[in-house]
Amino acid sequence: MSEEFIRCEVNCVHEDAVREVRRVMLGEDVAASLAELFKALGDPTRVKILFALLTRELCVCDLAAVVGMSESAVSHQLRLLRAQKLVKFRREGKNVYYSLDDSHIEELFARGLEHVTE
Amino acid sequence: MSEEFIRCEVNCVHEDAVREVRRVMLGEDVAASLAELFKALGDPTRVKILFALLTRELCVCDLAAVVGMSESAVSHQLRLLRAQKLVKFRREGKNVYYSLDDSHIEELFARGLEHVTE
DNA sequence: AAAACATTTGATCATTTGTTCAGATATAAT
DNA sequence: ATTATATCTGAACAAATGATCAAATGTTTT
Repeated sequence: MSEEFIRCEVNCVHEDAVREVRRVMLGEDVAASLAELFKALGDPTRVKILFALLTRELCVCDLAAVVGMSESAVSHQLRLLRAQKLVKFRREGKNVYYSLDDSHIEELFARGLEHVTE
Repeated sequence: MSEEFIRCEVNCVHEDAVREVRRVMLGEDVAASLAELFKALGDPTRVKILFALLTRELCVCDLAAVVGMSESAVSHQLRLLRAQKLVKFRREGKNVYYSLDDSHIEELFARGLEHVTE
């Protein structure tokens, strides 16, 4: 064992602390998923899209106008947000309406804004 | 005005909806800051570092052992987290101890995990 | 069926990101 | 002072990202 403590010979690493933290550490997969989620929130365009959808359902064309970006660009971002199950959509005639698919976004934004504006 | 509605001639964009959403939309700078924050949380290594610090203060060497990455790599990431005011540090002898500098991280992780594990 | 419109998609390309490596700093111990 | 240890830094490079453009879908209208 202690394969991982080679680096700092014997007393650089506080073995007890490391062991304790390791015990409660997130699994590799969970950490990856969590990072994926935050990464999806980590772009100004997507932040604006999600924030807009916080107010109301909107079609791609509206979203493009709101965030000031091409429909193509918005569509690409929406695909990513869909993959992360952050938004859902419904088709109505020629338009596709997007809305939030996650009840936590408002809370996440609120906490994020608290941090940013202090 | 209506500079921005050229694209969809007259009735693709729901002008009223767009106007309403535009009114409450985040400023360019706030959206950027918020995105920066989430981007900082959007990497597995950084997620693990922050999660570890949720348990207790740790030195760089410990963190490296916990997340299974070189001290250099961890140090680079810590710099980024420092820039976002997510962690703070204190020097004690040869070691530098890092701890969380944001009370919202726990909440952000909790909400994030709820989304991921459902 | 053809034309018009909203949305999606794939390819491309410049930019950003995250790790590694080698070397610099800073503090402590001899 | 010299050596050892912990941390930081800059350069380099592969990989991921995000916008743009052209073209493909899918839907409605005529």
